[in-house]
Amino acid sequence: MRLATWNVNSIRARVDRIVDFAVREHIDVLAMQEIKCKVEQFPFDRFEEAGFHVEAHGFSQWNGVAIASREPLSDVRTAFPGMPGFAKGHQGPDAPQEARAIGATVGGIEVWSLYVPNGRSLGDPHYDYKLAWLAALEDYTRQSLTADPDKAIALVGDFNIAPTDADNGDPSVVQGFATHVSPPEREAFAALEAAGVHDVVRPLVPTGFTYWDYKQLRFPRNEGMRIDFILGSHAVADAVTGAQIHRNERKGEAPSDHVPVVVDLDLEGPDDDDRPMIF
DNA sequence: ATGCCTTCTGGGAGAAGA
Repeated sequence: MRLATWNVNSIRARVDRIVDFAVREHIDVLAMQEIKCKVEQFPFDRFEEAGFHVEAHGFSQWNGVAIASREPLSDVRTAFPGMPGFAKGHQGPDAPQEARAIGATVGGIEVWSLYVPNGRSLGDPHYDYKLAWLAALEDYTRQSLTADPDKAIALVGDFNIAPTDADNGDPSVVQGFATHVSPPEREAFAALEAAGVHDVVRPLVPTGFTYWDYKQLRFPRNEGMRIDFILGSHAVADAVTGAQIHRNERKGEAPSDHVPVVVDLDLEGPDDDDRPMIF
């Protein structure tokens, strides 16, 4: 299975480019973030014509997530347990949830397409929301893998965190003054990994950014950030045979500001495990 | 110090992005 994640920054603005990529690169499962539309506005027909099933979740012009898959998706959920909400002037446990997560089972893997809150600025209520959102994701991940350590889980998407200094090449993003690089955000990312999911792309693609701001010639100067990840439980990590960051997708007409991140998985089916060994 | 660039809605100018 070839699994990809891509913050598309509006599905309607570049659906041709996105479907073309999925077809050309033989993507089996494509998790998308920032579709920036309501479910009823999603161009389902364009994906279906190309042979994909799609599950989407979106309320408005903000946020929005989706998963396209060659095989049908099951057990679709539009939030993980405990996911906090956020709205202007409305915070706390009963704040309305945003469209930042969609999960489904496909090919024996529980795949989550995640758009972690940006944080906006240090000390902003959105920053606290970001940390709470990540803590809830950590709790869900830990509980899932405590119940079944061999469960195949993939948390993929735009995490809006540059986990190491090398993952930030944007000179305007300065430690101590900016989100994405602050110690609490990096600790939240590390805590997620400690809960049992690990970056399965990094070992195969040790360097490279996944996002470049539209402003200030960030792409030509290669002043980007690595903030889009595929985190897999050990059952997923053990199946990885390849990984790519498709930097070329930042080029050309009307690109997203993020590029796709891809892994190849060689998943053993239950038939393989149960097959008696005959010598 | 500010805007830089892009998307969205609504039919302006503003919010949001990271």
